Amino acid sequence: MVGIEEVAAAAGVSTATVSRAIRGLPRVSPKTRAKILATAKELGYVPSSAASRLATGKTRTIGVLAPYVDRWFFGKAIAGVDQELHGRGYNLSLFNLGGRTAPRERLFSRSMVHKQIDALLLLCMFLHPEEIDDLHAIDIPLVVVGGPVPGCPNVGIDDYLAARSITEHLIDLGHRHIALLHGQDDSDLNFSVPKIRVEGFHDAVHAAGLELHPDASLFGNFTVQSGVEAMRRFMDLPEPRPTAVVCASDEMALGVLFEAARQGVRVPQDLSVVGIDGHEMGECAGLTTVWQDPTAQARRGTQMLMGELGGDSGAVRSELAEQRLIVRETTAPPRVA
Amino acid sequence: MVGIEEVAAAAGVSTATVSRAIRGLPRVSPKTRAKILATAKELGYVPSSAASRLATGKTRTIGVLAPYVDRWFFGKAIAGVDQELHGRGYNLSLFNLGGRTAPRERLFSRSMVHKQIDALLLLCMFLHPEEIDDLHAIDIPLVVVGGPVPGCPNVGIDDYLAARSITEHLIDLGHRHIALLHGQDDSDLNFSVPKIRVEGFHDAVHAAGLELHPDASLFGNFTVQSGVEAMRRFMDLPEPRPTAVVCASDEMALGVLFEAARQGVRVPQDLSVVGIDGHEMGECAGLTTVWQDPTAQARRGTQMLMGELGGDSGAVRSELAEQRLIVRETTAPPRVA
DNA sequence: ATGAAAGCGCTAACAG
DNA sequence: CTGTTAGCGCTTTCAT
Repeated sequence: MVGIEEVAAAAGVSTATVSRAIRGLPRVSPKTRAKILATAKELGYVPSSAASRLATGKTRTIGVLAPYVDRWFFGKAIAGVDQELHGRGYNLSLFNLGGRTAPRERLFSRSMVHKQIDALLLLCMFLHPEEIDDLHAIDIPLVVVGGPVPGCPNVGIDDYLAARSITEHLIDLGHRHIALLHGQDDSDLNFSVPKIRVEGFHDAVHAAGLELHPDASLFGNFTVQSGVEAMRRFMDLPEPRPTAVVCASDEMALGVLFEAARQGVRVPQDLSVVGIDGHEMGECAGLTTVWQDPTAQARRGTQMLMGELGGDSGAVRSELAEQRLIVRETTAPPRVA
Repeated sequence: MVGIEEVAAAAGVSTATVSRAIRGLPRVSPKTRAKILATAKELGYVPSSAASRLATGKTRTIGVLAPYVDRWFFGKAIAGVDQELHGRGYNLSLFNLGGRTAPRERLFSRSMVHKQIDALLLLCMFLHPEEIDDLHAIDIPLVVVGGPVPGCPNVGIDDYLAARSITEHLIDLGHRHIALLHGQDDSDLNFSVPKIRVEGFHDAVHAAGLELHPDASLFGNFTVQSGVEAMRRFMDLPEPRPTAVVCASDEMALGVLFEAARQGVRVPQDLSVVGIDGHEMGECAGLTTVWQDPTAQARRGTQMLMGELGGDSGAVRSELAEQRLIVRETTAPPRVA
């Protein structure tokens, strides 16, 4: 394993100069730099990141804490972080909570995260107050992408507005009896996003002077499968059934769509269905939704972190992300009774 | 930032003893160990991973190289690696190629990967021969999960068998005119999996004495959207059209299903559709497929790497993963003409 | 069972 | 522009 010393010797300079040359710092004559770079390449020299970390105190690694990696929002977001990081020579360290709940012994706030990363990007999840404190105590730049976490700057859409506008779209179409497929996560992770979306829905309904049928409330856990199951329960409701259902996520809406097809319920003639998220598959299914771009959000969050690390304190701040109502083929006026 | 020295001082022992105690090494009296652990916790001591890495040469980090993170197979696999890693105190460093092709200046084989990780898990992707050489030159345990990479041990399903058996299922049902939706990736990443699946299809067709209609060959890039587009082209084919279509992935099959519904083509009465993968959404859609479990595969691969790092040389070896034909609702005998 | 001390490989003043 | 020289914080013989 060739080290900086050997390069220095071979190039006939000191290790300090090699260090400067390799890292592109000033105070090295073009000529010397060229020579050093050449010998370094020749010798196949690669700096030891461990040594460099120890000496500088910087890890050039940013951590991403996510509850899941195999779900739409999170996968897209992680991709965004990565896009922003590579090229800047930063590494991405992934900490997945895997929906774990009890057994997450606050580990991430101590050994996991501590001293291993320069900054942390949290993908929307609920944290206990103590956990938030831990995070702040670590004193590294922190930003959350996706859902609001009390006391932390975040970039994401206005979930209340999203839910409200998609519901109003239905109301404008003439729907008066609307069901809601809540997205309550399995775990007690207790995202705040689901709750906020439900509020937007409720407010839209009430503002329109409509009432909420008690049994027009279905529950899912954000997965497609739970959408399928919810649709089955929907079909068990006594007639007259709601003429539309707003789903707290596109994934659940897709499940509803699949089961509707299986049961012979025509969409949108018999039932209007809407989601929230802008999942690619929703586009293929013609799903009306409120679109958002998790990748862009994560990139933005990452840029803020990089800015902060670059000395621009104040670079990290809450910011609203782009969202847009997209009307496609799953919504139509209700059939006249 | 409290270091080992302060803990040693506070506990009235040497740093060497603290080091042993903290890491659970022998040669420390239970009593001293207890005391050290106590003061360490009290002081909020967290070892500097950088210093430890430098001293030991081990990073306790394994790298995952993936072409995408926001696609089904990859997301599932990354989750699997993570599950296996945490708890063992290992970190996961994600290197995403983001479908990049030319601009991937072999970077990953040098600075990126080098000296930053103890082992590498490759998620099925094509690599140029030189890149493979680079990888091996680094001399750290390596395993690929998903698709065969020449010269590297891998865990994954038998893609040839998968494609062949799903095709034979159709033939057994009585189909004689079968279309294939190839999965050719956009990039020139040139996965080998697509090719292998195509071979399985071809062989099954030929073995049954059937002929391949030249225009029964559609192309997609593994995305749902490409499945939608392929289905549109399918509808443009002159009659009589194939009575079944085998898709190289469930995601494309789903796209076909969506578009079929839109065009009023009934599945499976008018057209049988099959995929490969076992995507959850396929289950919801009733898609007949060959199921596989990327998470389990990645866990297995990770276990091998850990074994190798644990001194069990030979722990990493090629291994076939579980797969299973699952017949659901998208396949049926062809309509009698 | 415990301590002393020599590194691990690089960076960062400070000189020159 | 370049070299000298302390560390960075932990691990690891080798003594004791």
